[in-house]
Amino acid sequence: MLTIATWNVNSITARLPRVLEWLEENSPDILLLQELKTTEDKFPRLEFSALGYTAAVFGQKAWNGVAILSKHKIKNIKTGLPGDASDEQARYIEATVEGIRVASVYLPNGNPVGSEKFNIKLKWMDRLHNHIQSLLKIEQPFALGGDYNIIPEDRDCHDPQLWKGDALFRPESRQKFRTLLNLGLTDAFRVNNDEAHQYTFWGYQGGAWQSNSGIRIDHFLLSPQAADLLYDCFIDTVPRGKDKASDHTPLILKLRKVQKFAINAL
DNA sequence: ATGGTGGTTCTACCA
Repeated sequence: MLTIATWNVNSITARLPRVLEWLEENSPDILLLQELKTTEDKFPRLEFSALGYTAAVFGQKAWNGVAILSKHKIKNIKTGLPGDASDEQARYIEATVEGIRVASVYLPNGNPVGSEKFNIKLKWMDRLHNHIQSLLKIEQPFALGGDYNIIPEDRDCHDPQLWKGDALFRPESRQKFRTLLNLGLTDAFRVNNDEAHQYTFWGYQGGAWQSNSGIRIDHFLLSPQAADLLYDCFIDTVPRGKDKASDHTPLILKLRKVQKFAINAL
């Protein structure tokens, strides 16, 4: 079994003790991180290597930042989403581990709706769509995990009326997310879980965690070849209840191992 | 209730 987790940590500097204790308790093969809010040279590599993890990091001062932590060798690292040379935001990193192409994705938030930020979100989704189209041509297993800043359906939030004007919930955003899935990707969490109100994010404001007013915006999207390896995908809500918690909690994916003869194809 | 909370950085911006 290969365990891959994704977690928007809202500053790896502020969250380091929480992330280290979670790795010690859960020991995933791979952890995809978003919102590092720091540069590559300030990323705490030593602390992670003490637990057996190496890191591929795409950082940025103060905002964004994504990384791939792995117990296994990280190969063929690519940073940045293709399609816009002027985009300097650190929101995408991709690599191969144990025969699986994995990516850590931090999709733009897009609020407020009607601003340039909303257009940037939609354009970023178009670029992700194009990139996934090219990834699919390889016909190999890939798992793209991260904070997509998309609430896919009404059942993925506490109160649709409260979210209807938000960039995470707008029809334009959700339509583009569905269009991604319609390329042939699988929302891993929904394969074995049809329940409403399954959340990965609860804001810091207004006691959202205490009243379970959350949203499901962190996702694993799987290629057909990866979906065939799916064993389980579930949310670990424990970290959100701790002191000094991130506003997101980890989403965990378990895949059966890729057969050895197929491993070098990527 | 046009607030609320938290992170980065230092004055607003972002989520």
